[in-house]
Amino acid sequence: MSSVPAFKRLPRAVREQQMLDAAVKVFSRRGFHAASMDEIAEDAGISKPMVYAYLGTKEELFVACLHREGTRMMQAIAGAAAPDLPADERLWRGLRAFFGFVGAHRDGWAVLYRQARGEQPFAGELATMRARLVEVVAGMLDHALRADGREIAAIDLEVVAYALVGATESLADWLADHPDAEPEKTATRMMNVAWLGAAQLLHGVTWRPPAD
Amino acid sequence: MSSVPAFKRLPRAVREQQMLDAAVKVFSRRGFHAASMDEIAEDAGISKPMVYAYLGTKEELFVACLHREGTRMMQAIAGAAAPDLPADERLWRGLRAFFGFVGAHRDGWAVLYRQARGEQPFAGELATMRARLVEVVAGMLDHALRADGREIAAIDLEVVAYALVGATESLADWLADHPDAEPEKTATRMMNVAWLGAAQLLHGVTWRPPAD
DNA sequence: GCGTAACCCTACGCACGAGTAGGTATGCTC
DNA sequence: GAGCATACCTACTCGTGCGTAGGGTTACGC
Repeated sequence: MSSVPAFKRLPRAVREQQMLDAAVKVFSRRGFHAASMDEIAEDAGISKPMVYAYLGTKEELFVACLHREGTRMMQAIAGAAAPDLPADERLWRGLRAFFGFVGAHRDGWAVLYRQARGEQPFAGELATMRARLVEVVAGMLDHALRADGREIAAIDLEVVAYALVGATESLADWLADHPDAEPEKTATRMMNVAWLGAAQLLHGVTWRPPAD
Repeated sequence: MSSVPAFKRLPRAVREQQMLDAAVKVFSRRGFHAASMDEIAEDAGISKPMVYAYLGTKEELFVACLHREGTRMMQAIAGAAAPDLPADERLWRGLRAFFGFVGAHRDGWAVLYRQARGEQPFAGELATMRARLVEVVAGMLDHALRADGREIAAIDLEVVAYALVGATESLADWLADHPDAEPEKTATRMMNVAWLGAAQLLHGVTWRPPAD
C-alpha cells in the first residue's frame, strides 16, 4: 500500500537547493522581515524543521541566498570579461553580462540585493561583494591608465569606480522595475554614461570647480 | 509644591519635531524593523501612546521621517541650483548642495534612505522622491540639449538621468560610510564622472557596441 | 473659579513568528 | 534482516513589540 509515498525523500543537496530557491522567491516578494520561515518551508514543499536542520537560522538562510546568487552573478561577469581584452571591451562585456544576469533574474537578484542594503546584519556580506566589483572596475581603470602612461591616486580611482558601480546598480534597479526593458540596451546606455566620462578622465581631461 | 513640574508640557508642534528627531535617530541606528516604538518614545522623552496619538503607526511614523528629511534635502538643492544658470553650473551647485546635506546628516538621511529602499511599504514614497530628482536632472540635460540644437528620445534622457542619480546616491552612501571624507571633494569627483560623460553625450558623441 | 480641551501616563492584550522537542518512516550497509 | 544514519513530521514554547484602554493632570478661555 505504501509502495508509493505521497512525497518522495530526496538527498540533502537537492533539498537544499529547493529551499534556497523558495527562500529567494519569498525573500524577494516579502522582504527579509515580512518573510516567514513557515512560508519558505511551505513553498519548498517541506516542513520548517528541515530548513533549520539544513540551512540554519533565518539570517543564515538569507546570507546563503545572497551568497549563492552573488556567486552566480560574479561567475557570469567573470566568464564574459576576459582579462586580456582592452579596457573598454572588458567593461562592455562585463556590463552586458551583468545586465543580462539581472534581466534574467529580475525578481530574484535585484530585490535580494536591495533588501540586503538596509539591514545591518548583511552589510558585511554585501560590502564584500561590492568591494570585489569595485576592485575589478578600479583595476580596469588603473590598467588602462598605466597603458596610457598616466597615474591617478588610488583613492580617486576607488571613488570613481564606486560611482560607476553605483550607477550600474541603479540601472539594475531600473531594469528590475521595467519588465519590458532590454538588458542589452540598458548596458549600452550605461556604457555611454560611464565610458565616455571615464575615457575623458583617462585622457587627462578633468573637470574643476569654478573659482566661484 | 508642584509649581515646577519635573517635565514640562509642550505644545504639539514642538513635541512632534522632537519625536521625529528621535525617530530618525533610532530608525537610522537600528533599521526600521529592529527599531522599537518604545525606544523612540523614550529617546524623545515621552511615552509611547503620545507617539501614536501624534504621528500614528510605526509605518506612518517612518514615512513622516522620510518626508521631512526628504523635503529638507530637496529645499537645500533647489535653493542652491537656480534655474537660470547654465547646465553645468546648475549641476555642480546641485551636487555640492546634495553632498553637503548628506555630509551634514551622515547618520540621518543616508541611512534612512537606505532603509526605505528595501521595504515595499515605502517604495512608493521613495519612488516619488527619486522621480523628482530624476526629473530635475533630465530637465537640465534636456535644456542643455535644446540650447545646443539637438534632441534625444525622452526615455534615453530618463535612463541617463537615472544612472546619474544612482551614481550620486551611491557616492552618498560612500560618504556616509567615510566620516572623514569631504562632501565638497566628493561632489567634485561626481562631477568628473558625470559631467564629462554627459557633456560628450550632449555634443553628440556616443558609444556604440562593437559589431562583435 | 470652573469647565473643557489638550497633554500625558501606567499598564495591559494579543498576535505573530522564530526556533525546538521529541518522535516516525525509509533506505543503505554488511 | 538487524542496525544505523538520514530524511522528515506534528505540535508545541516563548519572547518580543505593536497598538490601546482607561484614567490623571495642567493650562486656558470666559
